[in-house]
Amino acid sequence: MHYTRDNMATLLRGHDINPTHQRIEIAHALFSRQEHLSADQVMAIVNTRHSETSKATVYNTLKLFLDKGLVREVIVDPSKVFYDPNTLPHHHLYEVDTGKLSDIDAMHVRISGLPDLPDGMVTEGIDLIVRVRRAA
Amino acid sequence: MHYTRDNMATLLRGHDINPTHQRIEIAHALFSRQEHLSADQVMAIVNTRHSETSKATVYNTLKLFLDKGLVREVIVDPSKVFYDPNTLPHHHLYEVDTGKLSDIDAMHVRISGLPDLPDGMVTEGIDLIVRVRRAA
DNA sequence: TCCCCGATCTGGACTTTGTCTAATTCCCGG
DNA sequence: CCGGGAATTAGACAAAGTCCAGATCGGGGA
Ligand SMILES: [Mn+2]
Ligand SMILES: [Mn+2]
Ligand SMILES: [Zn+2]
Ligand SMILES: [Zn+2]
Repeated sequence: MHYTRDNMATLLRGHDINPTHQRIEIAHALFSRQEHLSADQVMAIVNTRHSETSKATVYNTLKLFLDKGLVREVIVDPSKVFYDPNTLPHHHLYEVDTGKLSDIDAMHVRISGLPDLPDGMVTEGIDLIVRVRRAA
Repeated sequence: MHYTRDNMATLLRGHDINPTHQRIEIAHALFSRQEHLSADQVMAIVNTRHSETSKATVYNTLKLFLDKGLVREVIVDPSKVFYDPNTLPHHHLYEVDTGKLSDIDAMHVRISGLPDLPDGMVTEGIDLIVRVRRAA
């Protein structure tokens, strides 16, 4: 499956999102790269040739994608949020010097011994972040 | 052991921090409460009676405490950093609706199956965040 | 085809969190 | 009681994100 713009439109419809020009471009930026991107980076990618999509639309669209479950948020850097086209359960490796963020498959990772949740609470997600840096 | 201001001074000296008036107040805010506080909250606490400590000093001091290993940073909310007086290994439970953040003792939690680190990298820390919300 | 109208997009003002700097104040050691 | 390095400060600045009122888009019906 190639990440053509037509396929992006289908993907959006499948998530109950009306596929507009801007939304298709933003989805294409994320899915064709399969990378973690900040709003800023999405903005830059989508407006490389000439300015086409406003800041407001980039932020609104990323929030829409998030609500519809098309992307996931990764909170790892206090200064910006990353958006992740990979919504399968997985964890993250964060290189603190470079800011590089990569996926860790959740398949083989086991987390045990967590306490019971407070009553009437449900888990929305478990984020595991391994922070690494160059050996001194 | 009570969290008196005198004890705060001793604590600071033990971490190679010159105990000034402002630093003692900020340490006292964090340690007497044993809670996760944002810079803003620290600022408010320290300046309740009348303004005593500037914004610049609050930020500078929290960063100093962080560098000296007196507190830890917790990154769970995209809009602000929390400072944690508990530097023992532990994880966090985050209630997404309320913003309430609480500790999970790392003692009984086991994480296994993490992949080997890239060469020349060392782990700086492993953050585990359980995001929960009120059952629908 | 043409028009209509709800959905979408937009510029730009605004807010919040955090950083920076040059000037002042503090306080310890002599 | 100085002198001077360390610490603090006000306020300007920056970056990420939000918000709003007005402009534009575009697809279905006449
Ligand atoms: Mn999906
Ligand atoms: Mn910020
Ligand atoms: Zn990821
Ligand atoms: Zn904690």
